[in-house]
Amino acid sequence: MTDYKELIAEAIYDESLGLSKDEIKGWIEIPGDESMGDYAFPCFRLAKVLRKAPPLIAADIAGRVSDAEAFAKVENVNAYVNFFIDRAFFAKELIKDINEAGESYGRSNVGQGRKVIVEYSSPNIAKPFHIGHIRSTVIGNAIYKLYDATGYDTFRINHLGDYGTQFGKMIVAYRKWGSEEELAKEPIKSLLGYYTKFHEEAEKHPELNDEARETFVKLEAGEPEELALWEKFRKLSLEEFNRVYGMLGIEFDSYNGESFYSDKMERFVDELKEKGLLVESQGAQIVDLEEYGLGAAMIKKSDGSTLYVTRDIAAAVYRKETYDFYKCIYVVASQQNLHFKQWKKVLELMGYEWQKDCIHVPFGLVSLSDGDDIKMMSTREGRVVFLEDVLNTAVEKTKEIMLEKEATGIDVDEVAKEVGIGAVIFQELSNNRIKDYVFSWDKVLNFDGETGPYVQYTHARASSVLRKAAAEGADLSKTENFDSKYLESDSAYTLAKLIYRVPTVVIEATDKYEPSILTRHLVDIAQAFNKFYHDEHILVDNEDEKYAKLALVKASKTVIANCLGLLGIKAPERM
RNA sequence: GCGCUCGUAGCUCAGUGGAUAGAGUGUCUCACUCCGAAUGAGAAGGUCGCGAGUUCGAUCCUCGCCGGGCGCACCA
Repeated sequence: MTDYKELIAEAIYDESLGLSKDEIKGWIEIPGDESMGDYAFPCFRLAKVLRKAPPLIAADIAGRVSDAEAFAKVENVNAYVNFFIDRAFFAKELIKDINEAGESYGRSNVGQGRKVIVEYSSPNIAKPFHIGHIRSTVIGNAIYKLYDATGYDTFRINHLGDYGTQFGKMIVAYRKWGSEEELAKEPIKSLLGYYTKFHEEAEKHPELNDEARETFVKLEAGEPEELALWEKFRKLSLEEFNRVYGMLGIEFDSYNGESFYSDKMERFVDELKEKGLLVESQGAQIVDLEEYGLGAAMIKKSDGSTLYVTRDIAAAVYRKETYDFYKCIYVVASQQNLHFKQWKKVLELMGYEWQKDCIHVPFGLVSLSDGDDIKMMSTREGRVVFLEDVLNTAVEKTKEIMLEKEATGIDVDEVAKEVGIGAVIFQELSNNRIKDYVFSWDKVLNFDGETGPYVQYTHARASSVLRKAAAEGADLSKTENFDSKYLESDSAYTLAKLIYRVPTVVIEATDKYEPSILTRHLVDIAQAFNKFYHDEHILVDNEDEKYAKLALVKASKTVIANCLGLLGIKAPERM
């Protein structure tokens, strides 16, 4: 495929400018208005160096490239050079590329040979998996897929919250008020109930807290009874989480959570001491980060137990030593910005230069509307929406719509899952991840407009045209070699251009840890396809025209499916 | 109080140091004898929170305000 920016940069490049070709490429714009061409170069920037008026520079550049076969027209307007691509030439090259690449169109190998760790989801065990957890889970999964698609060697970690005094409380509560049958039936609900009851009782009987602390000490020391209970809680919790992960189509390479690092921290406490970073403050051990405006990072509590920062230091070093990562990405809520800044600063002070390769990818808060107020979710106060309920409701709603439309010849249950769950995932990946949002049933169950079902519908529609063509006896292998002069219309060309940009968009989304960039682009593609579909009849009598258009339909279908795949969403043939 | 972050159409959100700031949704219209109407087209809707500064040019960068969210040591 022709690299248009390269062609343009070559025409403009001149040693006397004192600019590299890459710098020139960076200045090439894609005009919002198509009447201004496909690419544009603003000449204001060269005016100073060349000491020449921008319009004159533009005229000069325009004169130099007008003969390239890739461009139909090059002109200068208001100090811009506008480049118009030859549409037939472009469509031919592009569709040939997609036919050859197939499922791998959009993928690249820019990251080859580099290890990238993505830590995401990371729920606390024995607590329900609610709508707030969807963010880390779904965004993290998309980021993993993006890194995988750009050729990196990836490793997915679910850093479970499976350690801390809370488990001392849980064990005490279970022994006092729990039952095995209850636990087996509804593990998380029961455990949460015990935990809540513990807090209520502990207000009246503070000695329960001491008992919990002692129990946790036993657990840490590896006492068999306590350890067995903890393992049971962990196992049951994970089974419930896996049910949700299964619905979402999400897997991990490691479930090593906080407990995994419980015996790997002392070494760093010593190291901090040796390096003179640790100071005592109010009975606790801290690293003073006041001079960096980061307050104090607490390493050990006054009772000698460790904290979040301590465990994250141990985890980071363990991962660096075990995997020698190029990047270690933490998909964790923006509420923890300060924690990550402190943690990185401590690693830096310890002399671990690779801390710069540890990236916190933050995302905004999900809250709930509580009457007139908007509040954070709170499991204990019962203000919570379970993710599994959201997924199931979305699937049911989809099924209703499908039955209304009297879908025949389709596995309704299977497709309803793909569409309903796809809708929830898509919604989550639509906005910039940093934005806060208020959960709303109306919004998550809306399937019109810029939604997952809209994109899936577009895919199903493309599939349908291809099916129909085949049923009418068309030989689809003729879409491999077609006359692209039939793809010069505005709607066909707009669609082709969007498809052409997919590999670039995938890389951009990866580099910025921002799946929504791809989601948005995918909506643009779907819109362009639907416009093309409306504007033009595809299955026309003229065979040459028909196969050219079918080639574009097939390419669109491939690309839409590939992009959905990168977001973790299925692309049904019918819906 | 300090730090981080967000503020763009009624609502939900894109957007870029450059040409006339865009979608979706909602409202009002139009289009299924025609390849899937979960669709497409049109109308209407804007002081890009406010004020300075840098620049040939700022919605975008800098500073100061205003408003919302989050965080600020024994939770994670």
